[in-house]
Amino acid sequence: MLASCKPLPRAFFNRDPRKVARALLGKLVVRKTWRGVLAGRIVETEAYLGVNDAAAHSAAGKTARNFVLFGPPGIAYVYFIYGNHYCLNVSCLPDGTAGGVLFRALEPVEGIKQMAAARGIDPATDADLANPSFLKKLTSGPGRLAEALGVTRERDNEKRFFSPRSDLQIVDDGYSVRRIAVTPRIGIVKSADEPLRYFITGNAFVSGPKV
DNA sequence: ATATCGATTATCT
DNA sequence: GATAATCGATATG
Repeated sequence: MLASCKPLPRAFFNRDPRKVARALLGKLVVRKTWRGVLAGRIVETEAYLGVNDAAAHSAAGKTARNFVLFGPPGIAYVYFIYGNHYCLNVSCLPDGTAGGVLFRALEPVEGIKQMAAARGIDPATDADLANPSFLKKLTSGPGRLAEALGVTRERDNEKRFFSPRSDLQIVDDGYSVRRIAVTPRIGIVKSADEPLRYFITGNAFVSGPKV
């Protein structure tokens, strides 16, 4: 059923990152592998604006690393950080205008066993696969969700989220979000007081402060 | 529950 | 040569 969901159209991403970050909550990130489908519901995002946002990678202009942010909307921007982790973003706004949204946390929906294996944390028993504290370690945090989905810069940077043939998609399964909270972004020093972090109120898989 | 710290490397100054 | 949109382990209240 997930496999039959159509990805969100490119136009969905062709607007202000704040709008996209908010609208993405409740949607699914879908990864198709030769073993099966991995999917997680987006429960936490952060908006990164263009050249006017000191915390954004695009702040100092286009480089070999961040060029995707300056390109057309709906494209995966993956970067490597702290020598250890990948982080997954989607580009926003039309070609020539920088902007993006960072995926900060997902709620595991499908392919949980495979995601646990990718994270290197094997369940002790099958009961663990439904245990909230076990599930939270899978995709609660930007580095974690990238690892769970097997996302790397080498494989996934520049991938088209909106293409029906892409193995990395964002789809709408009709889930409706009740309430959204907005707070400052996490893990940055510049522009650290701008309220650009969005999450689903009360969701257990949100990373960081839940107020 | 909150705080601090080390890991480890692509990228930019 | 310094930095970084993080994580996991360890220490302390």
